[in-house]
Amino acid sequence: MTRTTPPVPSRSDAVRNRRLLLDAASRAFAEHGVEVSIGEIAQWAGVGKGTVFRHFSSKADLLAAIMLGMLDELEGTATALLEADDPGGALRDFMAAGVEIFVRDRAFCEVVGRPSLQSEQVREAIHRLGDVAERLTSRARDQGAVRPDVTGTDVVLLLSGIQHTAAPLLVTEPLAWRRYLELALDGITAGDRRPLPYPPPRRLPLTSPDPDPDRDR
Amino acid sequence: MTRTTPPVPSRSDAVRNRRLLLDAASRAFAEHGVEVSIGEIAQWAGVGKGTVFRHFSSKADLLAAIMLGMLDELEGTATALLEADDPGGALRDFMAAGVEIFVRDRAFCEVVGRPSLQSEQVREAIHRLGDVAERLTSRARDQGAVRPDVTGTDVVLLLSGIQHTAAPLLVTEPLAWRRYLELALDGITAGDRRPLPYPPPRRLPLTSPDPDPDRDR
DNA sequence: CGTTAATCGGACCATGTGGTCACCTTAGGT
DNA sequence: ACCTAAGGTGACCACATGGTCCGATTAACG
Repeated sequence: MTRTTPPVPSRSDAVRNRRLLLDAASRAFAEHGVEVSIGEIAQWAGVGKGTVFRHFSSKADLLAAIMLGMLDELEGTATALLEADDPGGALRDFMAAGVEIFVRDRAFCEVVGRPSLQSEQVREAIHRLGDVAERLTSRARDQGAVRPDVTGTDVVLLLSGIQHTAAPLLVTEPLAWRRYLELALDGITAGDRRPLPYPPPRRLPLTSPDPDPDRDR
Repeated sequence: MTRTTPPVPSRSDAVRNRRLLLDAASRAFAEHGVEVSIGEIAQWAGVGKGTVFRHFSSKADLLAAIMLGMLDELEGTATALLEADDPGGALRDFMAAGVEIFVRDRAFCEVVGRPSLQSEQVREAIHRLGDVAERLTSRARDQGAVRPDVTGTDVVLLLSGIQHTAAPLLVTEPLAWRRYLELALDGITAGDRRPLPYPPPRRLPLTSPDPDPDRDR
């Protein structure tokens, strides 16, 4: 049974350290992925290792806090775009925002791509994001900007796919993802094409998705 | 200085164990990714841990041996497809074969996606694969099956992207990748579209590509 | 057979990790 | 100024992993 994470503290030094920790961890996870050690994060933040565990009950907990923040932010962007005049453009903007987060944050890619790293809350956040994406997509579909057999689930899945397509070029061409975003957009644009095979599930299989391939280790 | 890997042995038991080891490692890497421990692989193969290091000087070496095998096989398929009558179909077949390998093998995805895991030989093999893909693509382009601004590099990169798009569905819909392969194909098919932004490098940046984000740990 | 060199295997080592804890420091109310 | 509880910390623990090594085993040849 994992101890639960303490609430946001009140003492000034604690508040400050929590902030430092969150910032350091964000950068560390973004740059090096989920594998960075707690020790390094503590060092980056300029605090002792023990302090990390005073603020977050486990490494997974710290990671979840940060991932939740990013997911919520993206959901906010998506929700705002629901009000846009041009549904096609809104969908494109959402996808651009999404891919950009993936590109910027290595841990984000890893967490989204491996359910065993997702806390319940993270799963719920991804699910909510999927719902908004669905509405965004359906608007674009109704307007005729997107082919009829493409769903919001497709769109969300494509985010990760696009980033991984461009990943090997990250160092030499940090903006190459735009090229592949365009390619994907050309793929989902309406036109006379054979319908896609293998219809995707209505929603991401996120609630209890995986006989995780790591469990038996 | 790493000790170099011994040549294929001659004694019957050694040959057998080497085979057993290669098989076990293939399956282990495919299913669990590069993180499986040598100990587990040895157990799966039914040999002692020491035996692993007698046959392969390091874990990286064992991994490289297996990855090389897969890359060579894919290159063979691609080369054979160069002779096909229908260039467009050949390209599609190549992509299908490629994505299928990615889908089947977790370690393959990881190695291709993280240059720090690639040995010199693996990098060369990937490079050779890129060359064949380039020729495959250029044939399809000349025939008008593929838009003029798509290169072989794009095609290779898309392989990984497609697999990652479908990854979250692997358990529920193991064949979902076909849907996203089709989507990608629709994206690279000729048609009147604005040219893609951010032209890709002529070749994959594989020779010495990355200030690897793990090196400073 | 008997010899011998190749092979096997598991105890062993160095290293790195997440997480704990008992002790010291300090913020902040009085 | 003082008291106290919240907060900070780094030595410490348990555990896992890649890799080494040397005594025991065995294939293969004469």
